[in-house]
Amino acid sequence: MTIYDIAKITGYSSATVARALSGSGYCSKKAKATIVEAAKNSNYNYNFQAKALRSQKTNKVLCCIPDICNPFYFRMIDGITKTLEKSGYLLMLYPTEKSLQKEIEAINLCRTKFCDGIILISFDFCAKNVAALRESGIPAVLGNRYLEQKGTDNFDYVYVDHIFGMEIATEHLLEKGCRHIVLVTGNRQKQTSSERTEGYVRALGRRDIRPDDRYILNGGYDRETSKAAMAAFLDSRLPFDGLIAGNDLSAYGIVEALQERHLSIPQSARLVSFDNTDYATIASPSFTSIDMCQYELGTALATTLLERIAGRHVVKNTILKPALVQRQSS
Amino acid sequence: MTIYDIAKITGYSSATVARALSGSGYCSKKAKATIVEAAKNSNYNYNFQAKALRSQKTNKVLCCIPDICNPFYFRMIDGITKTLEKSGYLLMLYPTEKSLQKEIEAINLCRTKFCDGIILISFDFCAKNVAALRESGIPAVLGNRYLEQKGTDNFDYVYVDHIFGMEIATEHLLEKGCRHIVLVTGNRQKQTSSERTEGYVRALGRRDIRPDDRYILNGGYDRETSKAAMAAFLDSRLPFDGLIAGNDLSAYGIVEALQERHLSIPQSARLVSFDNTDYATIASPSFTSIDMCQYELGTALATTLLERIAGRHVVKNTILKPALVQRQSS
DNA sequence: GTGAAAGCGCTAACAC
DNA sequence: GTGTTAGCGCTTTCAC
Repeated sequence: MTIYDIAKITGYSSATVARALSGSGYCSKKAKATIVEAAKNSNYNYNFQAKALRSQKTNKVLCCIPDICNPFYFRMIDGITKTLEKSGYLLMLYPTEKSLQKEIEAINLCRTKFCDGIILISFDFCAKNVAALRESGIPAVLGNRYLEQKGTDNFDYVYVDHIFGMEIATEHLLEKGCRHIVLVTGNRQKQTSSERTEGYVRALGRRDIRPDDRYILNGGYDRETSKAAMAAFLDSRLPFDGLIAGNDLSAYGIVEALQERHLSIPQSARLVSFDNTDYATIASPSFTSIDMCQYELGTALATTLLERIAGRHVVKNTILKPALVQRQSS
Repeated sequence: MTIYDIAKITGYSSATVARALSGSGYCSKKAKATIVEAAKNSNYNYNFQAKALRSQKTNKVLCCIPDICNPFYFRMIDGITKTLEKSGYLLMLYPTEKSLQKEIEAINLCRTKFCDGIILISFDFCAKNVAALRESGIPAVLGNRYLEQKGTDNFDYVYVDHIFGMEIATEHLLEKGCRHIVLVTGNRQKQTSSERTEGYVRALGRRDIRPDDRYILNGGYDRETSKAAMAAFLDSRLPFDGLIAGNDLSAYGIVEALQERHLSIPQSARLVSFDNTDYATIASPSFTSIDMCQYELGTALATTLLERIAGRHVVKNTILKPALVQRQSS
C-alpha cells in the first residue's frame, strides 16, 4: 500500500495525498479528510526506507560500546536513549569488544549513510580510529577527551574527568592517613588508565610522596584480573594501607584476594573504587566509590551529537566532574 | 559518489559497475579490476538506504526492553547482539518502561518497514500487544510464553520457565526445613508474577502446605519497593523462616529491611533469589539464586527471529529450564 | 560480456 | 487548491 494506491482510491494526485499525510504543504480540509480516511481504511503505512533515502535522514544513531555487560554503560545508555527519544531518534548498539578493528568497522559502516551520527565509546582514542572518523566526515561524539582535536573536526567529546576523579580518590585516602596506596587500574598504554595514573601521581606529588611503580597494578577493570593482580601484589609482601580500584567489580576482586589471606577492609587497608554502581552499596563492607556521572554522560553525549546532526559545525566539548561518595570501605 | 559516477569514470555502464561491486551477476575480471580500483580511488561508498529500499531489507532488528538498567538484561542483550552480528544484523533499542502504550508504538513503528523483525520483552503479553503484533504481520519473537498462540501466528517465543524456577526455589527451602516461606514478587495481575506465584503454590502443595496470602508480597522487582514490602511484613509479626525474592536487587532490599531489625540471613531465615547476577555473589552473605539463563535466552531469541526473517512460517517455541545456584544465604 | 531502463516509495519543485 | 514529474541510489530483468 503506497501513496499512489491511496491516490487511485481517492481520485486525488499522489502529491496531494503526500501533503495530506505528511502535513507539509497545503492541502484543503476536505481533501485531507478524504485521504486520511482512505489511508486508515486501507491500512496504509508510510515506508521508512523510502523516506530515509529521499530525505537523507535515518533518525538513527550508532553507539559503539566496548563491553556491553559492564554495568557502567547501562545508566549511560539509559541517558542516551531517553535524550534521543525526545528527538525521535533510536539507538543502535555496536559492541566493539574493546577492539580497534571493530571501532573502525563501525565508523566505516556509517559512511554508507547507515545512520545520522555515531557515539563512540572507547578506552583509547588513538591516531587510527580518529583518522577513520575524520575521513568519514560523519557527525560524531566521543565518550572521552581527545587532545589533538582541531577546530574543524567533525566530532565533539564529552569527558568525565578521570584525572580529577583519581585525584579526589587519592586525596581522600591521603587525608585518612594512608601513605602506601596501591592503584589497580588497566593497561597504562591506553588513555583511560594513563589519565588515571596521572591523577594518582599528581595527588601524591602534592604531598611530596614519590609514586612507586610496584604499587601500580594492571587489573584490567574486571574481577578476575584484579583479583589475580592483587594476589601477586600480596605475594610481594610490600606494605600497603590504601587501595584504589578501577571500578566496582575490580574492587570486589581485590576484596576477594584479601579475604583469601584473611585480610579485611577497611581494617587492613582503606579502599576507594570507581563508578559508584549498585555493586558499591551491595558489597559488604560497602565501597567508597567515585561517581562517574554515567547518566549525565549519556544525556550530554546524545545532546551534543543531536546538535551536530542539526548543523553545528564548531567544536563544543563538555567536561563533567566526578564526585566521591563515601561508604564503609574507607 | 554513486554507481553512476563510477560508471562515468570507468566508461562502463552502471549495471556492470553494480555487478562488479556487489559481486552478484557476471562481470569480467578486467572490468571488475578497473571498477574496484576506480571505486577505491574516488572513495566510493554504497548507500545503505538505497539498498534497503530496493532490496526490502534493513538488516536491523528492534528490541523492546522494559527497563534498560535492570542487570538481568545485560547478558541477554549480549547474547542477542553476538548472535545477530554473525548474520550481519544490528540491534536497535526501544526502551518501553514497562508501558503497554510504548510496546504498541514500537510494533507500529515496525509496520513502516523500519526493521526486519522485532524482539519483544514484556512482563505482560496481553490481548492488546499481541493483537497489534498480529496485525502488523512482521517477524517477531517474544521473550516470554504466550499460551493463546495460534499455529499461523507471525511470532514465536522463547520461555525461561518461571513456574519451574519458582518450584525449585521453593523446593530448595522446603528441603532445608523451611515451613513459613515469604514470597516477594511483583504485581500478580501480570504474567511473570502470576506464573511465579503458581510455581510457589505448586511446590507447597506437594507437601500439603496451604499457601497464605499474607506471605505473598508485591515487591515490584526493585530494591526500594521490596524493602518497604518486607518492612511491612515484619510489622505484622507473622512467623517466617524462608524468603524468596523476585530478583537479586529485590533480595538486597529484603536484607536491608531485616538488618534494620537486627535480623540476619541465613540465621533468621533462609533466602533464595532470582536471576543469579553478579549481585548475588557480591552480596554478603552471598545469595542462593536461580539462574535464568539470560545469555542463552538472548541467543535463542536472536536465532529464532533470524529463522523467521529467513522465511520460516511455522511456529517454533523454545523453553529454557532455570537452575538453582546455591550460596551462603540458604 | 555489457548496457538500457524500469522501479523500490517517497518528496518537493514547479506548473497550472 | 491540485497535479506532473524528476529524482534519492540501488538492483535486476531483459536485450543484444
